[in-house]
This record gives sequence, structure tokens and C-alpha cells, in this order.
Amino acid sequence: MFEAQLKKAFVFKNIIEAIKDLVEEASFDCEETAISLRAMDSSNIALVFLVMPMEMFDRYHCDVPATLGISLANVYKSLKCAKTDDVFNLRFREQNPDEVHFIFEDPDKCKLQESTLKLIDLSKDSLGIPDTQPDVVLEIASAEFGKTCRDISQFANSMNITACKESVVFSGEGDSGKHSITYKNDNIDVNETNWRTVVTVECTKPVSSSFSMKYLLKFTKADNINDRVRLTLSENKPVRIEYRIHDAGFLRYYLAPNV
Amino acid sequence: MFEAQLKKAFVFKNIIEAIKDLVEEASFDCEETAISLRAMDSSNIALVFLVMPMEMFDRYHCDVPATLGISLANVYKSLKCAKTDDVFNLRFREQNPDEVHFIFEDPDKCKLQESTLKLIDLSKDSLGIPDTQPDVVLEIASAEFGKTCRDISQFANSMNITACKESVVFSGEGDSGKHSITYKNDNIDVNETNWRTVVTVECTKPVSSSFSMKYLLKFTKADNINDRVRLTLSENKPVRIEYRIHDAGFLRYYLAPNV
DNA sequence: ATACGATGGG
DNA sequence: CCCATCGTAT
Repeated sequence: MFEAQLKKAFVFKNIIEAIKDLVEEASFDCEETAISLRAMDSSNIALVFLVMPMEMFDRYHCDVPATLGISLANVYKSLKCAKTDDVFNLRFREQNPDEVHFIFEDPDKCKLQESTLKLIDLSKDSLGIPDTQPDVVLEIASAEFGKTCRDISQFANSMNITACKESVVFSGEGDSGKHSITYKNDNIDVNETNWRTVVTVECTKPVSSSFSMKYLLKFTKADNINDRVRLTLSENKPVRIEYRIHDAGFLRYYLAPNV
Repeated sequence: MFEAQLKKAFVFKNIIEAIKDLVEEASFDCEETAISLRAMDSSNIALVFLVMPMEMFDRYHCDVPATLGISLANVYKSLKCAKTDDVFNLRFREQNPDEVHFIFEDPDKCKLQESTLKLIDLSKDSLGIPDTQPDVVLEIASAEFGKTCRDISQFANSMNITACKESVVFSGEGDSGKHSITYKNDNIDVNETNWRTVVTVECTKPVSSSFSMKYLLKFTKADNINDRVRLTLSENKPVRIEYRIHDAGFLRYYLAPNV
């Protein structure tokens, strides 16, 4: 038996919202210390890597690890039945190896909902996660990054990110014109860093890459998950876009640059 | 080179919002003392006349006059990228005669945005502006005029305006019924004129005309531009609806009456 | 059915 | 001025 409880169902709902438009089916690997998920998007272009450590749950119990292959559309159907503050329970029993239960209890215990979802067999080509030595690591308020992506998407189908120690430039160009957004880091007092500011956390050498706008926009759905987002860039390598969940957890997206 | 700066980008954004739904493409005539724009709406029914005198800008520099034909949808895309309090710069260089730059700087100078927009050639049929001797001139709080239009639009597709020295009546009739709004002027102490009140500024003879609701509703987008709006009416002539901008500037709409 | 943009309310 | 909801478009 595997069981995990979240006091607030919306936490899980936000996470599923942030990946369901990217990945149709995926396996939740439920293990002793964490639930994780690795999947390519349906077009095999972007990669999603989710880790939810046991610490983020209010109860966590794992007799035997389980791999739950499931349709995320179905997961989302179930989560939409829950109210934001419902208590959420995920339960899997080896006796019924082809189903998983999502249980929602409203805070005053009057209403109990249970979804039983069919599990599916998914081939387990374990995905290589392309983590290399980064050239540049940036942090930015996730709402600000979302706005940046939406603004540039008005002009372009892909976004260039050019970053060095002193500044970061997001830019794009299309038929109606071009647009660039420049953040300067040099005169920032770290202590008064406000949420709008981009911070170059690390920069071993400057980098410039271009990425598909369409995917970046999908990633920014995750901006409910954390106020900050971290971009990790290396020349000619996929960008890693990370939203931290609690201390040890995260939702990471990887996207290869345009050629 | 032509350059103009506004300390607050929203001033320009409000103006563009007030005309972009009416006019798809237009030329900004950038001259020594003002930027102006004259355009028919896409259906050739209403006329827009905008004058932004140099005094409304915080910096204004015109070597050589320029006529900047542009898609207002693209202008608006760019302005949506700006925050309300960003500093806005419009810049045109003769060396690049087919593009204009919109530059936004946030107040704390961390973020710099630049849009480069394509200019287009627009035929310059200079429009006759139909200013005649008015029978009636009214002033009303622009929010109140907007509410009046929205209220009557619930009942009717056109709005009658009947005005004389003592009173002004806005009314409309449709399938579900009719609605009228009457403002009395007679017992008004001019010194306690409140913002809701309609004031008949001038009346040489009473007038009654009917106008397309659809267009009036579009005009009321301008109500951010000035707290007051001035209507100038003459029997069987287009109404002029004017929102003043600073002292010498204005945004005027002209709309012919229904037959 | 889903995702985005626009509008109206707090 | 920002958020949430609604309506439209894909």
C-alpha cells in the first residue's frame, strides 16, 4: 500500500495544471521518500521532471514502491471535483494493481469524494535528464517571467535569452516588429532585491540561446507553484526552468534551444 | 530625428486604447509643436482627431517633421508590455525611415524594454474636419457619460440626445422597452456644479439628434483621458465629442446622426 | 474541450 | 492596480 495526504488539494491541483497541457500520460514513481515523475511532452520536445518529497505531504506511507501510469487528463478531471481546501489523499493498494484512488474530504467532514482512476502500462524508457554544468543561472519572479514570455509572444514565436553577469536580455522578433526586455544587475543591492528583479545567481560565461515561445508559455502555467523561478542555461544545451516545491521538491522543465 | 518622452506611459496607452478599436491603421503626424492624428474609423462612419501638443510631453524634440503610418494593433501590443509608471520614449530616425522605436524604462531603471515597430505607407487623403457653428455645447463628467451610454445600450441601438438651455435628455428605445435619462440645468448654482451634472455650456437653439450606440460606446473608452467630456451638437450635423488632453491637446470623435 | 484574452470587480 | 471570472477562439 502507498498513501500520501495533502491538507490542501490545490497544491496538487496546481502542479497537475502545470504539466497536463504538456504531457498526456505519465508515471508517478511513488517511493519511500518521494513521488516523482519524468516525462517527455507529447511532441518529444520538452521534458518535465517533478519531485514531490515526502516532507511536502502531511502524511506519507510507502510499504512498497509503486509506479502509477496514468492519464493526466483523468487526474485533472478528478482534481477539478475537489474544493481548494479539501484534504487530498492518494491511495494505491497492491491488491488492486490497476487502479489508484484520489480521495477528497472537505474540511468540515460533511462531504467525501473518491475517484478511482484506471492505471495504464507505460513503457519505462527512463529518460536522461540533461543536467550539465551551467554557464548561467538566473532567478526571476515567476509572475515577471510569465509577463516577459507573454509580452514577447505578441511579437515572436521564439524567445532569445542573452545573459551575462551584468544583465539579462529577453527578446523576440516577428512580422510586426521586435521587442526586447533588458534587466540590469550591476547596480543592485542584493538586500533590496525586489521580486521583479532578475538576479544572475551564477555566471561562468555569457550565454545566448533561443527557445520556442509556445513551450515557454506552457511552462509559465507553473507560476502558482513558487514566486520565484530559476533558469539554468548553457550554450547549445537545453534550458532548465525550475519552480521549487517546498525545500527539496521541484517542478523542472527542460527545453532544447532552437538550432 | 524625432523624439518625445512621457514620464508616464499610461497616458499614451489610454489614448491608444481609446482609438484602437475604431481605427486599424493611422499616421501620427509628428511636427515641431505637436503630434496629431486624423483618421476615419474602419467603416468610414466615425472620425477621430487627436492632437498631443508638445507641452504634454516631458521631452520633445523634432528636427524634421515625420509622418509615421502604423498599425494601431501593433502600437497597442507594445504598450501592453509597459507598466503604468514606466517612462515612455517614442523615437524615429530618418536613417531608418521604415521603423519607429517605443522605449520603456521602469522607474527604478532595472528594466528596459524596446519595441521596434514597422511603419507602413498610408495614403494621405487629408480628411475634412466638419466643424460648424454649434447649436448646443454640453459638458458632462466622462464617467457619467459612459454610464449613460452603457445604460441606454441595454435597451437601444441608438441614442437620442435632446438638449436645450434648461435640460438634456439622453434616451433610447428597443424591443425590450425604452429608457431615458434627463438632466435638469435650471436650478444649478454654477459654483456647486458637481461632476455628475450635465452643463449646457452654450445653446443658440434646441437640438435633437440620434446616434449609433455602437460608436458612442467605443468613444467612451476615452473616459480615462479627462474627467469631463464636451459634446457639440448641431441639427443634422455630426456630433463632436471631445476629451481634452492638457491645455492645448484633445481627442475628438465625430459621428454623423442617424437619418 | 481547452486555452487565451478581455473585461469588470475588489 | 491586480485578480478572478466570463466569453471567445482555436
